[in-house]
Amino acid sequence: MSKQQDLGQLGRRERQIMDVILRRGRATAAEVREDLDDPPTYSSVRGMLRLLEEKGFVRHEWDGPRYVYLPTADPEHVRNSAVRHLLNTFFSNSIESAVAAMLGVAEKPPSEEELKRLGKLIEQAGRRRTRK
Amino acid sequence: MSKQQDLGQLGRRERQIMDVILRRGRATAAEVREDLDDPPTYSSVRGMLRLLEEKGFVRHEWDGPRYVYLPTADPEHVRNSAVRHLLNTFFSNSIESAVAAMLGVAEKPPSEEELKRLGKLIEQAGRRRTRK
DNA sequence: ACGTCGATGCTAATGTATTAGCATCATGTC
DNA sequence: GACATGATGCTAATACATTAGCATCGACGT
Repeated sequence: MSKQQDLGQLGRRERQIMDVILRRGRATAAEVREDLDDPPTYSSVRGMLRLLEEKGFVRHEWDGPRYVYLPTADPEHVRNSAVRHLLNTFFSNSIESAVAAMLGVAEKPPSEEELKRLGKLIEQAGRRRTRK
Repeated sequence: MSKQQDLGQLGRRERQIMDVILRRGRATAAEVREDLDDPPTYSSVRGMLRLLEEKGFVRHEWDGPRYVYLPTADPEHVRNSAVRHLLNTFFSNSIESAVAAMLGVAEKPPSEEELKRLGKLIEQAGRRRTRK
């Protein structure tokens, strides 16, 4: 349960960079820089990536001539932590409120089909619940 | 829109403190400290609160003999930003995936009634969609 | 073989978050 | 009134994130 991997331990820039890498799954220093607001120099970004690697948050692989950075933690685990944190911080752990908010802010409002699948998700959760 | 209020601009401790205040709605320095992991001294917490106030993230009111701190930003707005960020960072803006993850990690699994209300939320979203 | 381009490795300087210490002031109690 | 308690206001010290600069190395084209 290493606190090692808790994104909450990171500074401002570090977290911004981790966000980019988590979103893209894998990214080069240049790609990371592209996605940053008010980006520092290429050299700085590489510095931070090296630091993040030292701290154990990312690792790198070779992609032809250059490094590609990847998160070390299990993506699903990180994702779940983030979801728990959001639920707890903003919604008193109420899934209902959270879903309502999501439906409200969606950039691309959900398609008809997606809504159907969502309905099924809910149903399934209901069945799992009653079976238990 | 003011980057002033973007939580992403804050350092580690600053964010932790903001999270506490956002979750509780209002909190004294002592209460904030209670909720912090690996908490620094009371004096330090007060220092950060003062700093956060200078930066415009919180304001304070009097509660009898002491300060109570409150977020300055509209809670709903902050919440929506957080939701957008989560959707974008971890779920490629797919509400479906996000809801699935929520149902998976829920501390208190949703009650039957909550599931029903969730279903209605989805339906309503569907109606809004088709009407348009 | 030479020079350019674009990458890495390392190190130094800077800025800012973070922590803590101390003086002060109000309140209630003996 | 003197004193203990518990709050604030301000300031200084420290730690660490953040930034950038420079040397080096390999691939590639001429």
